[in-house]
Amino acid sequence: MLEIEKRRKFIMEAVISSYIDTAEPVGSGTIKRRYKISLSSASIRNVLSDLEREGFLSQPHTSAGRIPTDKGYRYYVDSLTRARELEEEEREFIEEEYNFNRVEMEEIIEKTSHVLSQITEQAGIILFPSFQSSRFKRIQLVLVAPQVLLVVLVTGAGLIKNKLVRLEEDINQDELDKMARFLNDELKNMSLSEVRDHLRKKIKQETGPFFFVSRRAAEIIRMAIARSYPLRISLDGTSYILDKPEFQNMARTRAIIRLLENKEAIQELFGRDMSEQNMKVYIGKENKSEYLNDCTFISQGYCLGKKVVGRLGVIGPRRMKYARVMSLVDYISNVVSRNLDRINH
Amino acid sequence: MLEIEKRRKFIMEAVISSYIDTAEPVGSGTIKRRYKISLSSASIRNVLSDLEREGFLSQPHTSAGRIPTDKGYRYYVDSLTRARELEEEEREFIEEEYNFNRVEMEEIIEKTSHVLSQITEQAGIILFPSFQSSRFKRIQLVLVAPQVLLVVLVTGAGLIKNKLVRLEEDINQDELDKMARFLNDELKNMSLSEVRDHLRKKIKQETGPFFFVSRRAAEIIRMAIARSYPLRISLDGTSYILDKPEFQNMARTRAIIRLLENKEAIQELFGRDMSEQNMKVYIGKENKSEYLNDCTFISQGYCLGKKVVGRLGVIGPRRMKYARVMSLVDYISNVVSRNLDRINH
DNA sequence: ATTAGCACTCATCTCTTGTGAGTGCTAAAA
DNA sequence: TTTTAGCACTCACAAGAGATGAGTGCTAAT
Repeated sequence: MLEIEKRRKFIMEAVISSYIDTAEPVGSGTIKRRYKISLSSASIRNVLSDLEREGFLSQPHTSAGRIPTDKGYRYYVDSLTRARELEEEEREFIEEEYNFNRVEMEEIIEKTSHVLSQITEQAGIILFPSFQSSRFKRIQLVLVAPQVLLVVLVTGAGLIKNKLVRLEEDINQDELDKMARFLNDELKNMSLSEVRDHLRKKIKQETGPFFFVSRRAAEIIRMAIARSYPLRISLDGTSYILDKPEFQNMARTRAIIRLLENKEAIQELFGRDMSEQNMKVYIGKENKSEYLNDCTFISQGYCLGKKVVGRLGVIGPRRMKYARVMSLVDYISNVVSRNLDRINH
Repeated sequence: MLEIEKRRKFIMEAVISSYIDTAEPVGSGTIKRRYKISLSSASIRNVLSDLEREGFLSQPHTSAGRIPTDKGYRYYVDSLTRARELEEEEREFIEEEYNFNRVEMEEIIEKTSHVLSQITEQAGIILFPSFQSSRFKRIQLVLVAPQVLLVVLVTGAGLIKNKLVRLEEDINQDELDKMARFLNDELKNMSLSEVRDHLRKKIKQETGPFFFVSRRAAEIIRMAIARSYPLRISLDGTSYILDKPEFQNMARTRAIIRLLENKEAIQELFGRDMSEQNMKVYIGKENKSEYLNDCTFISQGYCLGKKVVGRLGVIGPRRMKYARVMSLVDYISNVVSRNLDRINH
């Protein structure tokens, strides 16, 4: 009873790992040969047939071997013991890649999609940090040209965002200083999304002595926040997709590549919720886009300070080395978090 | 004598335009049929045979029709009268796309690669502006956090670039103001590349009273300029490449897509020289990368003020509607220039 | 100078056939 | 009762054989 359960598991894993290696359907003979199992191929066939009936495996056609279904991969992934250690080389490669003079957040992010794709040989994706939930700390308003204002925003995690705002009318630095004082006082410790809501109300209500100043200020900062973070994504290694034998079919592959050119679609894949840091693994039809029905998408959040500010991940064929790729995604997300912290001390 | 020259030209153009339409080798019969020429197919064959001998056409195999060679396309492109007017719709589409609230240069640039690819149905590429040849106008140094300095650089074309610099040691705003005054005086009207050279020297020579201040300042501004413009490129519509019948061969196509993932390689394609605004058309082997041997790359400079600051273009199969695409690239580069000017008044 | 005519080439399509890896089922062996 | 040997069957895929047809170059007649 326990014996038979063990056998099922062994055979299931044999099919998956063989298929991951070769991309060829796996038959009873192959299993016997490659995994020197002490069972006849006929017995293996019985088990395979059971596994197929239960939906873990399927046959491309009657006289072919078995390949794993989404459910099969899901079972495999869920039963993985997470603890796969990275190779020394892998860790070194990653650390080495980040070992440059990092001063800009942008550089770290762009480097990351490259590293993800290089080391996993799949498409690597990272969403730029979103700061909607960061806390407002301080604002500085600098007039850099007659009607051009530079808004410097310092947030809780120590991150600094700056943004040019073009004004309709002249304004002088004194007025700006007043505005800045007002805003620093008013908005202290709000999250940026709260700031936005707050300012929306203020713009309508304000009637006090600061009316004019605060109204202008509110408008300015709203412009700065609102357009400060257009959806930005870094993507690399799309071409790896074309290497895999399962993507020799142009039509489908084209659809995947087209999907990856669409930022909104990519964001959709990651899901709206940025608060979770957990690794997510979407296999085949579990994905949020039907174009990825033949792909697996693995993602994880990365942090700035203690806040999850974005997600990163890889897209590849369902047939991938899950243990390895999952460990890599996890490791890299930690490296990114660490490096982001470093530039914001 | 003149008659025969005319015939050659007619047939040459017939082959090209037919091949551009269908992607199929063009035979004497097809030409007679589609272009209702008052010549027998045998006579057409004679001309075709001449054109092949002279290197304008080639045959995929003995019993096939002719396809244009690079030299053939080159002849065709050179003999194009540039004046192809855009359709009303095309113009409208483009203008409409740029009709959003443009405040950031980034948005305009990213929009452009999208527009290029959408309307030409090919890969659209644009290099972000390079400001090495812009004139230094004014610098502003703002301390935004204990060791974090914001350098705001205003250049001649009215363009403003800002950059965070992290310092090793504390410094106060008074010192920064001194530095800024010094630099504004010292660097007035230099081009940014001159600024860089100048500062390199200064850092070694300076012994005057400003020694300490200017040295620090020079280092800071060099950091700001040097890393201010990492090679940045916007690319869209790579997936269009996969549509074309000539790119059904995975291996080659993959190489092209991989090339397009490499920023340095793309810059190489455009060439180092950013000063020319002229349209450049590279056909097949004329390209600077062998991966583009089967592609045509059309590019043109765009301006900020009167300076050419970057280039944009499209990559597609050699078989493309040259007159149309060339006009579009030209038109879009003007639209970009105009829009960039607008945000810098 | 042009063209009809003809023999020739060669990619591409269709059809056939053979091969082999795989299956499920059954009956014998353990 | 479980396992396995044996066997008939399936079906993708490869190789080979024609047939087709769009194209050619050359030659001799117009």
